[in-house]
Amino acid sequence: MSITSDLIRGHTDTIILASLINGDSYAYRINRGIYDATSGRYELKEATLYTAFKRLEESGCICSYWGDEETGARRRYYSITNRGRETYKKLINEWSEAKELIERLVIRDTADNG
Amino acid sequence: MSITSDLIRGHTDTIILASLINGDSYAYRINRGIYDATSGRYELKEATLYTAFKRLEESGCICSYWGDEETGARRRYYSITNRGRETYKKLINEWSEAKELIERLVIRDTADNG
DNA sequence: TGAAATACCTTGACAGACGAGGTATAATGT
DNA sequence: ACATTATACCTCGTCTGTCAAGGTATTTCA
Repeated sequence: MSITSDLIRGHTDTIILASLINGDSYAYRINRGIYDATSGRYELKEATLYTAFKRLEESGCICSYWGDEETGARRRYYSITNRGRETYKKLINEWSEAKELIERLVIRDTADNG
Repeated sequence: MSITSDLIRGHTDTIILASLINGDSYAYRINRGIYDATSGRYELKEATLYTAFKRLEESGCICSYWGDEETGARRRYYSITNRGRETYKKLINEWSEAKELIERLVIRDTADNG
């Protein structure tokens, strides 16, 4: 893990919702997906992961059910709700704006910048 | 203020250091600069602002001195140190990487994403 | 005279991230 | 046979950054 978590902070929910947009999945697998998508450069800590799912379920963005695997460890599957999809869109827009603002703020080489 | 602070969280120090790269300034003016640079869409809360300056000074990234204004409110000026400049470069690189990773993670529309 | 702007600061609370610990099952290696 | 690793879930307590709310003091302007 090379990236400071504070930089990703605030995006955890968005990342999880993004993972669920294309279908139900379970926490452990989603985190593996994050790991893979970033070529191993980022993944959520387990404590962060499960508290995020709890938070998202409490706010009605996702709902969960136990998988019916006959073998292997039990899995709690999550499904994104309509509210979750709306929240996702909102979060994406916020990220888009935040990205521009940060870009503008962290690289300022004009003479008059306060 | 339309942007959730959590999205900017972790960038506060970078933003402040960026402001000081081009010359000494004081907290209130720097925050005004942030406000202007974002067309009023973002600014730091005062508590956040002064805590950040304290943190940066304690870590040796900036140092401070009182201005010699004969009139008006007293001003504490800040100057970026060599360590501060190095830290800034490091933070910029981290932001660059984080930006790519987040982009990759929040927009995932492939079939297999965990 | 009194409000607003400038400019500084602290305290306490809150939320998210995470280290450290726990449970249980299955697969793999020796 | 036995140990280790991987899968998969979870909680508790701590830490850190943000912020609401409060404060001080000066200057400007109506």
